[in-house]
Amino acid sequence: MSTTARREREIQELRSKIITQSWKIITEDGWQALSIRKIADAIEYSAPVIYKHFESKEAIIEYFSKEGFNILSHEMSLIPTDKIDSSERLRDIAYTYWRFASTYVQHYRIMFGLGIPPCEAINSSKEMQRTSNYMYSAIEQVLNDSTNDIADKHLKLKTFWSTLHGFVAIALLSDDNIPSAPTATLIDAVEGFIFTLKNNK
Amino acid sequence: MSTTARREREIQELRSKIITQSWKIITEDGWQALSIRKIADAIEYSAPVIYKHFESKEAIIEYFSKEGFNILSHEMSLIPTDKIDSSERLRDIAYTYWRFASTYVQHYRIMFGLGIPPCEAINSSKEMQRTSNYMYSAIEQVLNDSTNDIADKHLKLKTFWSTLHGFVAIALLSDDNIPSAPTATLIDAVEGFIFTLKNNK
DNA sequence: TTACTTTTGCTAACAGTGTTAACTAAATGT
DNA sequence: ACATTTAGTTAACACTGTTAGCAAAAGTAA
Repeated sequence: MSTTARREREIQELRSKIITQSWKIITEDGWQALSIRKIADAIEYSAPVIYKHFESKEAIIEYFSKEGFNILSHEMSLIPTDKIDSSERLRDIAYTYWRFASTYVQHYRIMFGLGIPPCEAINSSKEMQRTSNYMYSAIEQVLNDSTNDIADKHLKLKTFWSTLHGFVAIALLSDDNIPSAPTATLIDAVEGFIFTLKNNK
Repeated sequence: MSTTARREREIQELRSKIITQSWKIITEDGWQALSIRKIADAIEYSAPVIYKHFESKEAIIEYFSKEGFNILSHEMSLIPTDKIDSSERLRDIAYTYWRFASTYVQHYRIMFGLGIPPCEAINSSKEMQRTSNYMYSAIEQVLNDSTNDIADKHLKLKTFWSTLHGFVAIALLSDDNIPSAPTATLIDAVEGFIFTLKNNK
């Protein structure tokens, strides 16, 4: 009876061992160095056992992509929803986004396919959706608090996200080590976005 | 005497055969399908001959990256420098950028490492520099024509580029087929950039 | 305890990858 | 005609993701 429970525990332990060792390889030598055989070496098993826990190598990459979106949406969830005015909150979201990217560079690359073949599935995953929702509702709130009621919220979300991603992607193009504090250019762009969101058509 | 000239011509012909066949593979089956042996098959030679023309597989990828920047800067060079006012020109550059990305999706991915390990060398290549210069001088012109003289031009360039790239990168995340006409959100962002460039500090 | 069944994890293999060393055959130079 | 350079080949190395087949261990039933 309890042997099956122990077995289940062992399976989970091996799974998390695969995850931690995979991540170790990625952070130490880059995602290109990640191979099934290297993972197998690290967990002290032969290569095929990995396929009992992950369908393919891409599934392991996808795991980290989802993990990244979970971390990002979690960090966004920590931003207080009340007390401060709505545009202040949107600002916080933008800087949280940047800070996340600078802290979890490797995750960010995987999430947005920067130098990596992106996992197809992630685009409509619930993990990404959650992150998207935080940004959407913050934009919605700013619009509600302003006199602007004709702006297409989804288009505004896309603009917001594109702007943030652009700064991160360009920064990551030349260096893995980007400053955790939002750069002057990013602040400028964010302020511009908020301004037109509140005042423009 | 003329045999060496003929030889030289044959070498160049084989080189361009490698390039065209490589590109055929990339456009037909994606860059992941590109392999030395497949190129060798297509040019009807054995694999090692390719190394007489390109140092490595990455060098072939890099060739297309440079080609992309050459095309982009060429398209930018076609935008008239006079007759229209300076902000109109900057607008044109932005839309030319977008149009290039939508027309040469495969090139763009290679140039900016979208889903592809980017070639290290490209970052400071003269091909990229030329493109950068077109954008820089257009920004400079707008600033000269305005009352704004304290703006850091290099930071403004980075903001401009980051914004454009953000829209392209997000669009390419979900689909290879992006509209050649600039989207409403891009136009909005470009107008916002030009506005703050002319008026803001 | 014995006999049977399931699970676990292994080795070996397939079909590829980039790249290089060694060799042959053809073209060129003297 | 002979020596030398060059062109292009095959074979190999050290990898890659993934799968089939097998042996040993563990769990179950009589």
